[in-house]
Amino acid sequence: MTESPLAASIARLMISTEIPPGSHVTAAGLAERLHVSRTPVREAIRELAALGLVVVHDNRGAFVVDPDDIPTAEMIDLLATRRRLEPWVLSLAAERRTDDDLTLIADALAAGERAMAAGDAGALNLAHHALLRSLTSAGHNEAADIALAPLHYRTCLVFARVAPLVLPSGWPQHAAIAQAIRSADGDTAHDLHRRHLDEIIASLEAGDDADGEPDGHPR
Amino acid sequence: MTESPLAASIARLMISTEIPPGSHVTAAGLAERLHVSRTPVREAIRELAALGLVVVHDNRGAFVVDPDDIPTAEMIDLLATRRRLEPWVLSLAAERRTDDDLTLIADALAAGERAMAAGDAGALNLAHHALLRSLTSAGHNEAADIALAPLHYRTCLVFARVAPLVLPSGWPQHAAIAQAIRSADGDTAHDLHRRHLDEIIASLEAGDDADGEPDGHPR
DNA sequence: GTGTCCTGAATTGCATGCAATCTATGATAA
DNA sequence: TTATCATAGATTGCATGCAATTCAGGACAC
Repeated sequence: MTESPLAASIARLMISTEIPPGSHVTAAGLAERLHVSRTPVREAIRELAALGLVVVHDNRGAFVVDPDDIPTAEMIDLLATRRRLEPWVLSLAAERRTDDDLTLIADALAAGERAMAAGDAGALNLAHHALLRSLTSAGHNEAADIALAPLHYRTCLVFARVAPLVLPSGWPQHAAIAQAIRSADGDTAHDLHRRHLDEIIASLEAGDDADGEPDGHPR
Repeated sequence: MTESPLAASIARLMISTEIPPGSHVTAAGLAERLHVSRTPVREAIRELAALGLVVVHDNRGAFVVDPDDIPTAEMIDLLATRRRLEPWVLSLAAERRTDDDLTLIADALAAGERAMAAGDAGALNLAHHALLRSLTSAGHNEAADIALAPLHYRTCLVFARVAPLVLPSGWPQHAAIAQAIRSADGDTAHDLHRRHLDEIIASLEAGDDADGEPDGHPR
Protein backbone atom coordinates (compact mmCIF):
# COMPACT_ATOMS: atom_id res chain seq x y z
CA MET A 1 0.00 0.00 0.00
CA THR A 2 1.00 3.56 0.43
CA GLU A 3 2.03 3.43 4.04
CA SER A 4 4.29 6.19 5.13
CA PRO A 5 7.75 5.04 6.23
CA LEU A 6 6.89 5.79 9.83
CA ALA A 7 3.67 3.78 9.73
CA ALA A 8 5.57 0.92 8.16
CA SER A 9 8.14 1.01 10.96
CA ILE A 10 5.47 0.88 13.62
CA ALA A 11 3.66 -1.90 11.77
CA ARG A 12 6.85 -3.93 11.77
CA LEU A 13 7.18 -3.53 15.53
CA MET A 14 3.66 -4.87 15.92
CA ILE A 15 3.96 -7.78 13.53
CA SER A 16 7.19 -8.87 15.13
CA THR A 17 5.38 -8.58 18.50
CA GLU A 18 8.10 -6.27 19.77
CA ILE A 19 5.03 -4.26 20.62
CA PRO A 20 2.81 -7.03 21.96
CA PRO A 21 -0.83 -7.54 20.97
CA GLY A 22 -3.29 -5.68 23.15
CA SER A 23 -0.78 -2.99 24.06
CA HIS A 24 -1.92 0.52 24.65
CA VAL A 25 0.29 2.46 22.29
CA THR A 26 0.68 6.05 23.39
CA ALA A 27 1.73 8.75 21.01
CA ALA A 28 4.36 10.03 23.44
CA GLY A 29 5.82 6.58 23.96
CA LEU A 30 6.22 5.81 20.29
CA ALA A 31 7.50 9.32 19.65
CA GLU A 32 10.34 8.85 22.09
CA ARG A 33 11.09 5.34 20.90
CA LEU A 34 11.29 6.41 17.26
CA HIS A 35 12.93 9.77 17.91
CA VAL A 36 10.24 11.89 16.33
CA SER A 37 7.57 14.11 17.78
CA ARG A 38 4.03 13.10 18.57
CA THR A 39 2.47 14.66 15.50
CA PRO A 40 3.82 12.28 12.84
CA VAL A 41 3.23 9.38 15.20
CA ARG A 42 -0.40 10.31 15.51
CA GLU A 43 -0.73 10.45 11.75
CA ALA A 44 0.87 7.04 11.43
CA ILE A 45 -1.49 5.61 14.03
CA ARG A 46 -4.43 6.79 11.94
CA GLU A 47 -3.00 4.94 8.99
CA LEU A 48 -2.58 1.80 11.05
CA ALA A 49 -6.16 2.12 12.21
CA ALA A 50 -7.33 2.28 8.60
CA LEU A 51 -5.31 -0.87 7.99
CA GLY A 52 -6.89 -2.59 10.97
CA LEU A 53 -3.72 -3.04 13.00
CA VAL A 54 -4.92 -0.93 15.88
CA VAL A 55 -8.27 0.18 17.19
CA VAL A 56 -8.63 3.74 18.40
CA HIS A 57 -10.93 4.54 21.28
CA ASP A 58 -12.02 8.15 21.56
CA ASN A 59 -9.89 10.11 23.97
CA ARG A 60 -8.31 6.89 25.16
CA GLY A 61 -5.77 6.17 22.48
CA ALA A 62 -4.88 3.26 20.26
CA PHE A 63 -4.64 -0.40 21.17
CA VAL A 64 -2.90 -3.06 19.14
CA VAL A 65 -5.45 -5.61 17.98
CA ASP A 66 -5.46 -8.50 20.41
CA PRO A 67 -6.02 -12.01 19.01
CA ASP A 68 -7.67 -13.01 22.27
CA ASP A 69 -10.43 -10.50 21.60
CA ILE A 70 -11.20 -11.97 18.20
CA PRO A 71 -13.70 -14.82 18.20
CA THR A 72 -12.99 -17.90 16.13
CA ALA A 73 -15.94 -17.13 13.89
CA GLU A 74 -14.33 -13.84 12.95
CA MET A 75 -11.03 -15.54 12.18
CA ILE A 76 -12.88 -17.93 9.91
CA ASP A 77 -14.53 -14.99 8.17
CA LEU A 78 -11.11 -13.45 7.70
CA LEU A 79 -9.68 -16.56 6.12
CA ALA A 80 -12.79 -17.23 4.08
CA THR A 81 -12.51 -13.75 2.66
CA ARG A 82 -8.89 -14.29 1.74
CA ARG A 83 -9.91 -17.59 0.21
CA ARG A 84 -12.27 -15.79 -2.15
CA LEU A 85 -9.56 -13.49 -3.41
CA GLU A 86 -6.09 -14.87 -3.02
CA PRO A 87 -6.15 -18.03 -5.13
CA TRP A 88 -7.42 -15.94 -8.01
CA VAL A 89 -4.84 -13.22 -7.42
CA LEU A 90 -2.09 -15.84 -7.40
CA SER A 91 -3.28 -17.21 -10.70
CA LEU A 92 -3.05 -13.66 -12.01
CA ALA A 93 0.43 -13.46 -10.53
CA ALA A 94 1.47 -16.50 -12.54
CA GLU A 95 0.56 -14.56 -15.68
CA ARG A 96 1.69 -11.09 -14.77
CA ARG A 97 4.70 -11.44 -12.51
CA THR A 98 7.89 -9.68 -13.46
CA ASP A 99 11.43 -10.66 -12.61
CA ASP A 100 11.40 -8.10 -9.83
CA ASP A 101 8.33 -9.77 -8.35
CA LEU A 102 10.07 -13.12 -8.38
CA THR A 103 13.06 -11.61 -6.63
CA LEU A 104 10.89 -10.14 -3.89
CA ILE A 105 9.14 -13.46 -3.39
CA ALA A 106 12.44 -15.33 -3.26
CA ASP A 107 13.79 -12.82 -0.77
CA ALA A 108 10.80 -13.29 1.51
CA LEU A 109 11.09 -17.07 1.33
CA ALA A 110 14.78 -16.86 2.14
CA ALA A 111 14.15 -14.50 5.03
CA GLY A 112 11.68 -17.00 6.42
CA GLU A 113 14.20 -19.83 6.16
CA ARG A 114 16.80 -17.76 7.97
CA ALA A 115 14.33 -16.77 10.69
CA MET A 116 13.33 -20.37 11.26
CA ALA A 117 16.96 -21.49 11.38
CA ALA A 118 17.69 -18.75 13.88
CA GLY A 119 14.56 -19.43 15.88
CA ASP A 120 13.59 -15.77 15.57
CA ALA A 121 9.82 -15.65 15.90
CA GLY A 122 9.54 -11.92 15.21
CA ALA A 123 11.59 -12.14 12.06
CA LEU A 124 9.53 -15.11 10.93
CA ASN A 125 6.33 -13.15 11.33
CA LEU A 126 7.81 -10.31 9.33
CA ALA A 127 8.93 -12.70 6.62
CA HIS A 128 5.48 -14.25 6.53
CA HIS A 129 3.95 -10.86 6.00
CA ALA A 130 6.50 -9.93 3.36
CA LEU A 131 5.74 -13.18 1.58
CA LEU A 132 1.99 -12.58 1.56
CA ARG A 133 2.54 -9.07 0.24
CA SER A 134 5.04 -10.04 -2.42
CA LEU A 135 2.86 -12.86 -3.70
CA THR A 136 -0.14 -10.58 -3.89
CA SER A 137 1.61 -7.64 -5.48
CA ALA A 138 2.89 -9.96 -8.20
CA GLY A 139 -0.72 -10.15 -9.36
CA HIS A 140 -0.48 -6.52 -10.47
CA ASN A 141 -4.09 -5.93 -9.57
CA GLU A 142 -3.99 -2.76 -7.53
CA ALA A 143 -7.53 -3.09 -6.25
CA ALA A 144 -6.92 -6.59 -4.96
CA ASP A 145 -3.63 -5.47 -3.49
CA ILE A 146 -5.29 -2.67 -1.58
CA ALA A 147 -8.15 -4.86 -0.46
CA LEU A 148 -5.88 -7.60 0.81
CA ALA A 149 -3.42 -5.34 2.63
CA PRO A 150 -5.48 -5.01 5.80
CA LEU A 151 -6.33 -8.71 5.73
CA HIS A 152 -2.66 -9.62 5.57
CA TYR A 153 -1.85 -7.32 8.44
CA ARG A 154 -4.66 -8.76 10.49
CA THR A 155 -3.68 -12.31 9.64
CA CYS A 156 -0.10 -11.78 10.73
CA LEU A 157 -1.22 -10.05 13.90
CA VAL A 158 -3.95 -12.51 14.81
CA PHE A 159 -1.68 -15.50 14.34
CA ALA A 160 1.44 -13.80 15.67
CA ARG A 161 1.60 -15.93 18.79
CA VAL A 162 1.02 -19.30 17.15
CA ALA A 163 2.72 -18.61 13.84
CA PRO A 164 6.20 -19.59 15.05
CA LEU A 165 4.79 -22.97 16.03
CA VAL A 166 2.95 -23.72 12.83
CA LEU A 167 4.58 -21.70 10.06
CA PRO A 168 7.65 -23.96 9.70
CA SER A 169 5.55 -26.98 8.77
CA GLY A 170 3.62 -24.89 6.25
CA TRP A 171 6.60 -23.18 4.66
CA PRO A 172 7.16 -25.85 1.99
CA GLN A 173 3.62 -25.19 0.79
CA HIS A 174 4.48 -21.53 0.38
CA ALA A 175 7.60 -22.45 -1.52
CA ALA A 176 5.61 -24.69 -3.83
CA ILE A 177 3.17 -21.89 -4.56
CA ALA A 178 6.04 -19.54 -5.32
CA GLN A 179 7.49 -22.14 -7.65
CA ALA A 180 4.20 -22.44 -9.49
CA ILE A 181 4.11 -18.68 -9.99
CA ARG A 182 7.67 -18.73 -11.24
CA SER A 183 6.68 -21.45 -13.70
CA ALA A 184 3.71 -19.39 -14.88
CA ASP A 185 1.47 -22.24 -13.77
CA GLY A 186 -1.56 -20.32 -12.61
CA ASP A 187 -3.83 -23.28 -12.06
CA THR A 188 -1.38 -24.96 -9.73
CA ALA A 189 -0.75 -21.78 -7.77
CA HIS A 190 -4.49 -21.29 -7.48
CA ASP A 191 -5.21 -24.82 -6.32
CA LEU A 192 -2.29 -25.06 -3.92
CA HIS A 193 -3.16 -21.85 -2.21
CA ARG A 194 -6.83 -22.61 -1.97
CA ARG A 195 -6.04 -25.96 -0.41
CA HIS A 196 -3.65 -24.26 1.99
CA LEU A 197 -6.34 -21.86 3.15
CA ASP A 198 -8.94 -24.61 3.27
CA GLU A 199 -6.76 -26.57 5.65
CA ILE A 200 -6.41 -23.65 8.00
CA ILE A 201 -10.13 -22.96 7.89
CA ALA A 202 -10.94 -26.60 8.51
CA SER A 203 -8.71 -26.75 11.55
CA LEU A 204 -10.31 -23.60 12.92
CA GLU A 205 -13.78 -25.00 12.33
CA ALA A 206 -12.77 -28.23 14.02
CA GLY A 207 -12.06 -26.10 17.04
CA ASP A 208 -8.52 -27.32 17.30
CA ASP A 209 -7.75 -24.23 19.22
CA ALA A 210 -9.41 -20.95 19.99
CA ASP A 211 -6.08 -19.33 19.20
CA GLY A 212 -6.07 -20.96 15.84
CA GLU A 213 -3.94 -23.62 14.24
CA PRO A 214 -3.28 -21.69 11.10
CA ASP A 215 -1.59 -24.44 9.18
CA GLY A 216 -3.76 -27.30 10.24
CA HIS A 217 -1.15 -29.20 12.16
CA PRO A 218 -2.49 -29.85 15.66
CA ARG A 219 0.15 -30.29 18.25
CA MET B 1 -14.65 1.24 8.44
CA THR B 2 -13.36 3.18 11.34
CA GLU B 3 -13.02 6.52 9.62
CA SER B 4 -12.81 9.46 11.92
CA PRO B 5 -15.72 11.88 11.57
CA LEU B 6 -13.46 14.41 9.92
CA ALA B 7 -12.16 11.93 7.37
CA ALA B 8 -15.72 10.90 6.63
CA SER B 9 -16.69 14.53 6.01
CA ILE B 10 -13.85 15.03 3.59
CA ALA B 11 -14.64 11.75 1.86
CA ARG B 12 -18.20 12.93 1.34
CA LEU B 13 -16.99 16.12 -0.28
CA MET B 14 -14.92 14.05 -2.68
CA ILE B 15 -17.57 11.48 -3.54
CA SER B 16 -20.11 14.20 -4.19
CA THR B 17 -17.44 15.87 -6.38
CA GLU B 18 -17.81 19.08 -4.40
CA ILE B 19 -14.07 18.63 -4.32
CA PRO B 20 -13.49 17.58 -7.92
CA PRO B 21 -11.32 14.62 -8.96
CA GLY B 22 -7.69 15.50 -9.51
CA SER B 23 -7.81 18.42 -7.10
CA HIS B 24 -4.78 19.31 -5.10
CA VAL B 25 -6.19 19.31 -1.59
CA THR B 26 -4.13 21.46 0.73
CA ALA B 27 -4.20 21.03 4.47
CA ALA B 28 -4.67 24.75 4.98
CA GLY B 29 -7.52 24.92 2.50
CA LEU B 30 -9.48 22.08 4.06
CA ALA B 31 -8.72 23.38 7.53
CA GLU B 32 -10.32 26.70 6.77
CA ARG B 33 -13.23 25.14 4.95
CA LEU B 34 -14.00 22.77 7.81
CA HIS B 35 -13.19 25.19 10.61
CA VAL B 36 -10.47 23.15 12.23
CA SER B 37 -6.73 23.44 12.28
CA ARG B 38 -4.33 21.78 9.91
CA THR B 39 -3.28 19.02 12.28
CA PRO B 40 -6.51 16.99 12.32
CA VAL B 41 -6.91 17.60 8.60
CA ARG B 42 -3.51 16.11 7.95
CA GLU B 43 -4.42 13.05 9.99
CA ALA B 44 -7.64 12.67 8.04
CA ILE B 45 -5.77 12.92 4.76
CA ARG B 46 -3.56 10.04 5.83
CA GLU B 47 -6.67 7.97 6.46
CA LEU B 48 -8.05 8.83 3.07
CA ALA B 49 -4.75 7.83 1.50
CA ALA B 50 -4.98 4.45 3.21
CA LEU B 51 -8.49 4.14 1.76
CA GLY B 52 -7.24 5.03 -1.69
CA LEU B 53 -9.23 8.23 -2.10
CA VAL B 54 -6.19 10.44 -2.44
CA VAL B 55 -2.58 9.92 -3.39
CA VAL B 56 0.07 11.73 -1.42
CA HIS B 57 3.22 12.94 -3.13
CA ASP B 58 6.15 13.66 -0.85
CA ASN B 59 6.39 17.31 0.04
CA ARG B 60 3.78 18.11 -2.57
CA GLY B 61 0.58 17.23 -0.82
CA ALA B 62 -2.44 15.13 -1.56
CA PHE B 63 -4.37 14.83 -4.80
CA VAL B 64 -7.84 13.42 -5.20
CA VAL B 65 -7.73 10.32 -7.38
CA ASP B 66 -8.55 11.32 -10.94
CA PRO B 67 -10.56 8.87 -13.07
CA ASP B 68 -8.81 10.14 -16.16
CA ASP B 69 -5.52 8.84 -14.78
CA ILE B 70 -6.87 5.34 -14.32
CA PRO B 71 -6.56 3.06 -17.33
CA THR B 72 -9.50 0.92 -18.33
CA ALA B 73 -7.56 -2.23 -17.49
CA GLU B 74 -7.26 -1.04 -13.92
CA MET B 75 -10.97 -0.31 -13.72
CA ILE B 76 -11.65 -3.82 -14.92
CA ASP B 77 -9.33 -5.18 -12.25
CA LEU B 78 -11.21 -3.16 -9.68
CA LEU B 79 -14.57 -4.53 -10.74
CA ALA B 80 -13.24 -8.04 -11.17
CA THR B 81 -11.99 -7.92 -7.61
CA ARG B 82 -15.35 -6.77 -6.33
CA ARG B 83 -16.93 -9.54 -8.37
CA ARG B 84 -14.89 -12.12 -6.46
CA LEU B 85 -16.08 -10.88 -3.11
CA GLU B 86 -19.37 -9.06 -3.26
CA PRO B 87 -21.78 -11.68 -4.55
CA TRP B 88 -20.59 -13.97 -1.79
CA VAL B 89 -20.85 -11.22 0.83
CA LEU B 90 -24.39 -10.47 -0.29
CA SER B 91 -25.34 -14.11 0.07
CA LEU B 92 -23.96 -13.89 3.60
CA ALA B 93 -26.01 -10.75 4.08
CA ALA B 94 -29.17 -12.64 3.19
CA GLU B 95 -28.44 -14.97 6.11
CA ARG B 96 -27.05 -12.59 8.66
CA ARG B 97 -28.76 -9.25 8.13
CA THR B 98 -30.52 -7.65 11.05
CA ASP B 99 -33.48 -5.32 11.00
CA ASP B 100 -31.10 -2.41 11.44
CA ASP B 101 -29.23 -3.50 8.33
CA LEU B 102 -32.43 -3.58 6.33
CA THR B 103 -33.28 -0.11 7.54
CA LEU B 104 -29.91 1.25 6.45
CA ILE B 105 -30.28 -0.38 3.05
CA ALA B 106 -33.79 0.99 2.61
CA ASP B 107 -32.59 4.45 3.64
CA ALA B 108 -29.82 4.37 1.04
CA LEU B 109 -32.21 3.25 -1.67
CA ALA B 110 -34.65 6.00 -0.75
CA ALA B 111 -31.88 8.60 -0.72
CA GLY B 112 -30.95 7.52 -4.21
CA GLU B 113 -34.53 7.86 -5.42
CA ARG B 114 -34.76 11.34 -3.95
CA ALA B 115 -31.44 12.37 -5.49
CA MET B 116 -32.51 11.16 -8.92
CA ALA B 117 -35.83 12.92 -8.65
CA ALA B 118 -34.03 16.11 -7.66
CA GLY B 119 -31.36 15.66 -10.32
CA ASP B 120 -28.70 16.02 -7.64
CA ALA B 121 -25.65 14.19 -8.97
CA GLY B 122 -23.57 14.64 -5.83
CA ALA B 123 -26.30 13.29 -3.59
CA LEU B 124 -26.78 10.35 -5.93
CA ASN B 125 -23.11 9.47 -5.71
CA LEU B 126 -23.29 9.64 -1.94
CA ALA B 127 -26.39 7.44 -1.93
CA HIS B 128 -24.67 4.96 -4.21
CA HIS B 129 -21.77 4.74 -1.81
CA ALA B 130 -24.06 4.42 1.19
CA LEU B 131 -25.90 1.64 -0.58
CA LEU B 132 -22.72 -0.30 -1.34
CA ARG B 133 -21.60 0.07 2.25
CA SER B 134 -24.92 -0.86 3.80
CA LEU B 135 -25.27 -3.94 1.61
CA THR B 136 -21.77 -5.07 2.48
CA SER B 137 -21.98 -4.41 6.18
CA ALA B 138 -25.16 -6.50 6.31
CA GLY B 139 -22.90 -9.47 5.61
CA HIS B 140 -21.42 -9.08 9.10
CA ASN B 141 -18.04 -10.23 7.86
CA GLU B 142 -15.67 -7.64 9.21
CA ALA B 143 -12.73 -8.74 7.09
CA ALA B 144 -14.75 -8.47 3.89
CA ASP B 145 -16.13 -5.16 5.03
CA ILE B 146 -12.66 -3.75 5.61
CA ALA B 147 -11.35 -5.17 2.35
CA LEU B 148 -14.20 -3.74 0.30
CA ALA B 149 -14.20 -0.29 1.87
CA PRO B 150 -11.39 1.11 -0.28
CA LEU B 151 -12.85 -0.56 -3.37
CA HIS B 152 -16.20 1.10 -2.79
CA TYR B 153 -14.58 4.46 -2.30
CA ARG B 154 -12.57 4.03 -5.46
CA THR B 155 -15.58 2.83 -7.40
CA CYS B 156 -17.64 5.83 -6.41
CA LEU B 157 -14.77 8.18 -7.21
CA VAL B 158 -13.79 6.58 -10.49
CA PHE B 159 -17.34 6.60 -11.77
CA ALA B 160 -18.31 9.89 -10.18
CA ARG B 161 -18.60 11.72 -13.48
CA VAL B 162 -20.58 9.11 -15.36
CA ALA B 163 -22.58 7.73 -12.46
CA PRO B 164 -25.37 10.30 -12.74
CA LEU B 165 -25.87 9.21 -16.35
CA VAL B 166 -25.95 5.49 -15.76
CA LEU B 167 -26.98 4.90 -12.16
CA PRO B 168 -30.68 5.65 -12.69
CA SER B 169 -31.10 2.83 -15.18
CA GLY B 170 -29.28 0.44 -12.83
CA TRP B 171 -31.14 1.41 -9.69
CA PRO B 172 -33.93 -1.15 -10.08
CA GLN B 173 -31.27 -3.86 -10.08
CA HIS B 174 -30.01 -2.57 -6.76
CA ALA B 175 -33.53 -2.55 -5.40
CA ALA B 176 -34.03 -6.13 -6.51
CA ILE B 177 -30.85 -7.20 -4.76
CA ALA B 178 -31.94 -5.46 -1.59
CA GLN B 179 -35.28 -7.23 -1.84
CA ALA B 180 -33.56 -10.60 -2.13
CA ILE B 181 -31.56 -9.88 1.00
CA ARG B 182 -34.69 -8.86 2.82
CA SER B 183 -36.30 -12.14 1.74
CA ALA B 184 -33.27 -14.08 3.00
CA ASP B 185 -32.78 -15.37 -0.54
CA GLY B 186 -29.02 -15.55 -0.69
CA ASP B 187 -28.79 -17.33 -4.02
CA THR B 188 -30.82 -14.68 -5.79
CA ALA B 189 -28.87 -11.85 -4.19
CA HIS B 190 -25.65 -13.57 -5.22
CA ASP B 191 -26.70 -14.16 -8.81
CA LEU B 192 -28.27 -10.76 -9.35
CA HIS B 193 -25.24 -8.94 -8.09
CA ARG B 194 -22.79 -11.04 -10.03
CA ARG B 195 -24.75 -10.43 -13.18
CA HIS B 196 -24.83 -6.72 -12.40
CA LEU B 197 -21.05 -6.58 -12.09
CA ASP B 198 -20.58 -8.79 -15.12
CA GLU B 199 -22.56 -6.35 -17.22
CA ILE B 200 -20.41 -3.44 -16.13
CA ILE B 201 -17.23 -5.39 -16.78
CA ALA B 202 -18.45 -6.50 -20.18
CA SER B 203 -19.23 -2.96 -21.22
CA LEU B 204 -15.80 -1.82 -20.10
CA GLU B 205 -14.15 -4.63 -21.99
CA ALA B 206 -16.18 -3.78 -25.06
CA GLY B 207 -14.55 -0.36 -24.82
CA ASP B 208 -17.85 1.44 -24.71
CA ASP B 209 -16.10 4.32 -23.14
CA ALA B 210 -12.74 5.00 -21.61
CA ASP B 211 -14.63 6.73 -18.84
CA GLY B 212 -16.64 3.64 -18.27
CA GLU B 213 -20.26 2.82 -18.70
CA PRO B 214 -20.69 1.34 -15.28
CA ASP B 215 -24.13 -0.03 -15.82
CA GLY B 216 -23.73 -1.26 -19.32
CA HIS B 217 -26.17 1.05 -20.99
CA PRO B 218 -24.40 2.84 -23.79
CA ARG B 219 -25.81 6.15 -24.72
C1' DG C 1 -17.47 -4.90 53.99
C1' DT C 2 -19.52 -2.45 50.11
C1' DG C 3 -20.66 1.23 47.22
C1' DT C 4 -20.12 6.19 45.90
C1' DC C 5 -17.78 10.33 45.16
C1' DC C 6 -13.79 13.07 44.52
C1' DT C 7 -9.26 14.29 43.36
C1' DG C 8 -4.94 13.94 40.52
C1' DA C 9 -1.94 12.02 37.14
C1' DA C 10 -1.73 10.79 32.47
C1' DT C 11 -3.17 11.13 27.71
C1' DT C 12 -5.54 12.62 23.89
C1' DG C 13 -6.85 16.12 20.57
C1' DC C 14 -6.18 20.59 18.62
C1' DA C 15 -3.80 24.95 17.52
C1' DT C 16 0.09 27.34 16.04
C1' DG C 17 5.11 28.53 14.86
C1' DC C 18 8.95 27.55 11.99
C1' DA C 19 12.44 25.35 9.00
C1' DA C 20 12.94 22.61 4.70
C1' DT C 21 11.25 21.63 0.25
C1' DC C 22 8.99 22.22 -3.97
C1' DT C 23 6.70 24.87 -7.93
C1' DA C 24 6.22 28.63 -10.71
C1' DT C 25 7.64 32.87 -12.53
C1' DG C 26 10.62 35.91 -14.70
C1' DA C 27 15.32 37.41 -15.84
C1' DT C 28 19.51 36.41 -18.28
C1' DA C 29 22.54 34.43 -21.69
C1' DA C 30 23.38 31.95 -25.94
C1' DT D 1 13.67 32.36 -29.95
C1' DT D 2 15.04 28.92 -26.73
C1' DA D 3 17.27 27.14 -22.76
C1' DT D 4 19.15 27.83 -18.15
C1' DC D 5 19.14 29.68 -13.80
C1' DA D 6 17.84 32.41 -9.80
C1' DT D 7 14.40 34.18 -6.92
C1' DA D 8 9.80 34.40 -4.50
C1' DG D 9 5.75 32.36 -2.98
C1' DA D 10 3.36 28.62 -1.27
C1' DT D 11 3.03 24.15 1.08
C1' DT D 12 4.46 20.40 3.52
C1' DG D 13 6.30 18.20 7.62
C1' DC D 14 7.62 18.46 12.34
C1' DA D 15 7.90 20.27 17.09
C1' DT D 16 5.75 22.02 20.97
C1' DG D 17 2.17 24.26 24.19
C1' DC D 18 -2.26 23.91 26.24
C1' DA D 19 -7.20 22.85 27.26
C1' DA D 20 -10.40 18.92 27.74
C1' DT D 21 -11.20 14.29 28.79
C1' DT D 22 -10.44 9.88 30.84
C1' DC D 23 -9.03 6.50 34.21
C1' DA D 24 -7.13 4.94 38.74
C1' DG D 25 -6.92 5.18 43.47
C1' DG D 26 -8.27 6.58 47.88
C1' DA D 27 -11.36 8.86 51.22
C1' DC D 28 -15.74 8.70 52.99
C1' DA D 29 -20.48 7.42 54.09
C1' DC D 30 -23.50 3.70 54.87
